[in-house]
Amino acid sequence: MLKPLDPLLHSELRLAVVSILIGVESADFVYLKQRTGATSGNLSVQIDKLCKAGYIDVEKGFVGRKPRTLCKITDVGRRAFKGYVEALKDYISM
Amino acid sequence: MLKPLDPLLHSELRLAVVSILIGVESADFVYLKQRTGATSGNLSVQIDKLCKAGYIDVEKGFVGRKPRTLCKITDVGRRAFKGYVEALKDYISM
DNA sequence: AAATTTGGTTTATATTATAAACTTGTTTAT
DNA sequence: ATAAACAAGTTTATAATATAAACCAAATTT
Repeated sequence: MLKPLDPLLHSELRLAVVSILIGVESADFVYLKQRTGATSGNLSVQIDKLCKAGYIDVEKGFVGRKPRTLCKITDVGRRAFKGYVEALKDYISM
Repeated sequence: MLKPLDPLLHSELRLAVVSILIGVESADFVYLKQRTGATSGNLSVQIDKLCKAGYIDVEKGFVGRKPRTLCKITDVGRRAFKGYVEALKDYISM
C-alpha cells in the first residue's frame, strides 16, 4: 500500500519553504516571501509550524535597525524532506 | 517562482486514486478502497470531486446483483497529473 | 426471519490554509 | 518635529478541506 505523506510537508507553502532551504545555507523572511509569493501572514504561520516541528531553525534578530528572521533547515528537516520525496515517488511513479 | 500545485491533485487520497488509475485500464470502488486504505466515505467524496473536475469517468452499475462503481482516468486527468508532476519537480528538485 | 455483510452516500466535525487586520518600529516628506 | 508611508512581521478571523461517523438499501448468511 502507498506510504502516508508527512502532512507537515504536504502543504504547498511549507514544501516550498523547505525546498528552498534545502538548497541554501540560510534564507530570511523577506527572501522566502519573495521566492514563494506568499503573504506575510501565511508565511509567518507556516514558518512557525516548521520551526515547532524541528524541521527548521529560526533566528530572529536585527540587521542594522531592521528586524530579520533567518531560517535554516535542520537535520530533522532534511531527513523528513528526503522521506517525503521517497514516499511521493510511489505516487508519481518515478 | 515556483509553479502553483493543482489543489485537486495535491491531496493525498485524490493523488493516490489518480496515480492508481494512471496505471490501469480501470478500477472499481472496492479495489481503490483496498489499495488506498481509505474509508468508504472519504473515497466516495474524493472520487466525486475528481469526477466533477473531469479528471476521471465514473460508471455506476451492477455486476450480478452487486453495485459496482467503475473509475477510469480521462485525458484531462492524465494531462493534469502530468502537469502536477512537472510542477512538483521544481519543489523536490529532481 | 433476524442478523450481518457489501457497497456505497450524506452529513457533521475537526483541521488546515489563507488572508485580513493589526503591531512595532523606521524612514521619508513637509 | 511631526505626520504619512513603509518594512517586517504577528495575531486573529474566515473559508476551504479532509476525514470519519452515521446512515441507507440490497444481498447474503445463520
